[in-house]
Formats: sequence, C-alpha cells, structure tokens
Amino acid sequence: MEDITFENSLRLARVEKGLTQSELSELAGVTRQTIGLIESGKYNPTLKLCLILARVTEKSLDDLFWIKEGE
Amino acid sequence: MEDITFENSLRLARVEKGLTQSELSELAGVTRQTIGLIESGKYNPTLKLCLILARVTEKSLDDLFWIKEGE
DNA sequence: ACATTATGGAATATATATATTACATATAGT
DNA sequence: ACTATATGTAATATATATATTCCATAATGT
Repeated sequence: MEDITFENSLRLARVEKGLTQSELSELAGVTRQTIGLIESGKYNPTLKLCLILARVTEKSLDDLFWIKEGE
Repeated sequence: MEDITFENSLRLARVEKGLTQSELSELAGVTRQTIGLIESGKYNPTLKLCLILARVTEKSLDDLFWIKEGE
C-alpha cells in the first residue's frame, strides 16, 4: 500500500461544532483516543468511521479527508 | 460503531476507466480480492485505500463513497 | 493548594482489514 | 472442446485499526 499522507481537518470541524474530543467520540461511538489519533494524523481510519465523523460534523468526506499532496 | 451502509460507485468508476479488477488492484497496490469485495460492499476499506482508489479512478472521495442513506 | 476538564501518550488486548492461496464459473476466442 | 480472461468465493495467515486502561500535563475554577 502506497504511502499517501492525508491531512485532515477533523479537528477544525470538531471545534467549529463546539465539541470536545470526548463528546465527538461519544457521538461517533469510538473512544476519545481514536479521535485524538485521527486528528493528529497517526491513525488511518476506516471508511465507515470517516462517514460517521462526516455526518456528525456535518461535513463531507472531501471536506474532512481530501488529499492535499504535492504532485 | 454504528452500522452505516455505504453504497459505493467504485465499480462504475473502474469500468469507466476501462480497468479490470486486476488492473485496478495493481494500480492501487492491493489484491484483486480486495477490490472485488469493496465493490460488492463487503469490505470497509481504510481511508488511505479510499484515497488511492480515488486518485487512480480520478474521482473524489465523495464521488466514490459518499453516503446514500434515507434519513 | 486542590479539583476538574481537555488532551497527549504508551502498553497490551481484541477486532477486523488485507494478503495469500486455491477453486469455481461464466464468457469469449480459437 | 479447449484456452484464456474476468470475476466470485472461501480458508487461513498477517498486519493494523481500535479498545481498554493507565499515567502525565496544561488550563481553569474554587
């Protein structure tokens, strides 16, 4: 599997909604740690979780996770 | 983790590019089986793989994987 | 100073995404 | 009928996403 680095703007979206990591994690049904690690780019979440996070933050997949690479 | 069913249009995007499952799998660096199972909705791919598939098919994440749920 | 909240980080355990290998079937070409 | 290609499916193995638990720290309020 190639090494695509993906920036994500989950933290921004979360703060915009006035949520803590704990609150978002409860809404998404995952642990606080999982949220923290996704925000800091150390986790490679599954599509299902990405979709849940998009729904909860009222953003699209592209908004949250779209590629920013220098091609 | 909630049970969000996600339709995906990966198969359509692949066929539009004139690719077989094998060819797409090679381009994406995964096995043919993985592609087949994602296309048939039986796999929950990781974000990295979704991003690779989007790049290879020249579609966005939303194009390929965005939610179609009856809310 | 103490308590509470929010976050980061690490160690271990569990669930699951993906690989590997193999076999089956349908279709198209010869 | 035979061969090759494309796809589906299943069993087992491996890698990794996520949970669980615990500790640390910074910020804020009392």
